[in-house]
Amino acid sequence: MRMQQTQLKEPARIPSDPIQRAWIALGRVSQAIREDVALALKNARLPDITWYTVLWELERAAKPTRPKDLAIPLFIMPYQLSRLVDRMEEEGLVQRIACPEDKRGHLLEPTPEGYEMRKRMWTVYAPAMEEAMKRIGDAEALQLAQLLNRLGGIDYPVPPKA
Amino acid sequence: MRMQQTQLKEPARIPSDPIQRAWIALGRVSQAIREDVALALKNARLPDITWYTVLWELERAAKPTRPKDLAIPLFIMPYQLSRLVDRMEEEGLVQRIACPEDKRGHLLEPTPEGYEMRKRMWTVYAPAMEEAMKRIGDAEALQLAQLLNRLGGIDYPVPPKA
DNA sequence: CTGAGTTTGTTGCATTCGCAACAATGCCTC
DNA sequence: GAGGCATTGTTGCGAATGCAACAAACTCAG
Repeated sequence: MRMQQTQLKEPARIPSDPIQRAWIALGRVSQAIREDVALALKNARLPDITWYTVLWELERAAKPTRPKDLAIPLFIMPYQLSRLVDRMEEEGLVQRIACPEDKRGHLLEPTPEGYEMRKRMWTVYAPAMEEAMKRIGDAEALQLAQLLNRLGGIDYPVPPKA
Repeated sequence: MRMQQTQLKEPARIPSDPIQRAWIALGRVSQAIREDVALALKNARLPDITWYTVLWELERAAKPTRPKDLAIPLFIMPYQLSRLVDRMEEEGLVQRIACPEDKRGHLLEPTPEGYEMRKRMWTVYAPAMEEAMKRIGDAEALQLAQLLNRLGGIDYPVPPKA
């Protein structure tokens, strides 16, 4: 019989003060700057950032892409993507085309209007991002990115956005 | 007439590579760890983090508090809070009590079950936070918090959570 | 006191979301 | 190639959300 075993009844381990501070700051700041950029897009009567991300991911793949291959890097659930694509298709920004090797699914591709829209969104997105991040410099940004990637267990460099 | 004036037609300024990396990492990592903790609470059949935050903010205030005074620090819109309180009241976790000085509003106070619930949630929340943040140490966490707070324009130290 | 303007909080409505159930196809073993 | 399991994607439905309109109470100048 061991002493010190981690058991149910012992008081829950409390995250250290620095961990708590990082946790809180992460929640608040990420929300704040995401909202800043979201607002900029809305004010310009442009679609949500998510739409941008989908369009950009498709464009970056440079070939028709399966929904399942989008869902992973975009961090969204398949049923969300399904309806997201519904709406984007309705707006004429992407199209579902038949998938030869797997008749369950299909391939996604931006329409010409889709490419156009992505570009147009970037002209608002980019300055808004710049504005939201203006309080830190490049050196700090790099440091921040590295810390975050370590925190998230990402050890490869994330490719830049555009 | 000035040269160099920032005008509409010039190509949109593109955020530097480090800024873009920080932006992306911030979005992904914050989402990922938030979902981790949210999942832990859901698996324990406990309410959402937002409920915790409300209960904790009320408890920290140590006196009945106006909705408007909660909305600011919680970063949520009044109409969201309104319905949030509806649901929490329905579950018997908070109560609206009459406000003597302003008959428009009311004061919010946790019920005994509310205090109880906050405590119970913390026993899941704390270890989940610890787990989600385990990849960085205290020194890094502090550095991260400082960078984030600078980014968010917050120059006072954020009080720890519990 | 009165009436204009503000603050505080709620609500109707259309949209969106999350979940679990589902259809359809693919894959793999016997 | 038949039957069982896994993968891929969609959908019905109840709950939640965002927005704009709203009611009620407060403030304050005249």
